Amino acid sequence: MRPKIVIILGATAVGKSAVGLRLAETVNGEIVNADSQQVYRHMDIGTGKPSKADRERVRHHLIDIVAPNEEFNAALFRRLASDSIGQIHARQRNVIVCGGTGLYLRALTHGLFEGPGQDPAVRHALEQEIANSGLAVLYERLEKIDPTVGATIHRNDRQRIIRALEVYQVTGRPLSEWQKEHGFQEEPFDILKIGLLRERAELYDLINLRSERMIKDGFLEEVRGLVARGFDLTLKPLRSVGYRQMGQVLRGLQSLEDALEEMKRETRHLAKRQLTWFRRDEEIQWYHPEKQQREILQSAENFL
RNA sequence: GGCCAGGUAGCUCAGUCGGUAGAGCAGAGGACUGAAAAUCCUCGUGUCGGCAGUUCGAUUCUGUCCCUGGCCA
Repeated sequence: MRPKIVIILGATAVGKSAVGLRLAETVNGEIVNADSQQVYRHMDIGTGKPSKADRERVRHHLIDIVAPNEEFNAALFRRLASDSIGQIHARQRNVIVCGGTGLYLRALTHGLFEGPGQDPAVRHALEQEIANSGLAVLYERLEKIDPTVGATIHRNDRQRIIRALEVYQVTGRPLSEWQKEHGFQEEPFDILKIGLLRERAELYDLINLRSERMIKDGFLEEVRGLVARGFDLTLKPLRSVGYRQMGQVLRGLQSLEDALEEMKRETRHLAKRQLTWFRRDEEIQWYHPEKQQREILQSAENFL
């Protein structure tokens, strides 16, 4: 029998953690984090990581599992999350997956194609090529070797162009073939998806408030501390929303005030992208995180 | 009170040598298979401050009034 999992998802700052905690306590569960930034150690304030107290109340998984200069990605997440779920299940406890990273959730619930991971050497070579001859040249090559993905990836989407060429270069097979073969067919779990939703204006207010609170709580100091530990501001996780802006302040390129405003704006944009991702998933049951708490608990209990 | 500079999209502003206007930001929508808090795409009609005059035609020129900022009294 496939293990049952309850997924709590939604945009940043909507209130996933609180609902997750509440739910975990009422159904004797443990929380598996599905947030791409909370996996990093020393990144607490800016990622809205659950507090120590909360983590003592309910057992959390996949938080603080890698250093900011270590590689982490959707495939790793999938593997580790699956392991955690297996363990929790074996302990006869319930699994609450909680997070807002759409790709990670999809990787967990439907898998990823079985092709190669990233190849730093190949990537580096492709980056070099872009620097020398421009992105357009690579895009045109991609269109030739793989017209299918060429049609879906925009000519400016550097990241995806590199990835598609990387897969082809490493395996000799176009990305579209790998993807076609996979097609998100896997469904290893029995899943209840609970989406948390607020009115846009309400969400944006919460984002603004939370951004201000992060600054008051010492977000800038946190980033300064990361740098002091030797983590460069150009590291992947330090280029994420908030950390990027704090980095600008530390470099003396922006005032804290401007950085805060930019951080609010970028967080709103992030929330919007998350909503776009989740919106088309018909399996999600949407609830207001506060006004419909009872319904959420009810739904989860019925499912479990 | 006088002089000067402005009043154009939610905000900051550009522009029209007279033929009713456009950028950035905000905002909205979308894509997403090992960087995903990343990366990328699409979307701009608003009494061009009010009124009057000149003109075939005024947001553009003229007059006047109102508002904002600065300087001088």
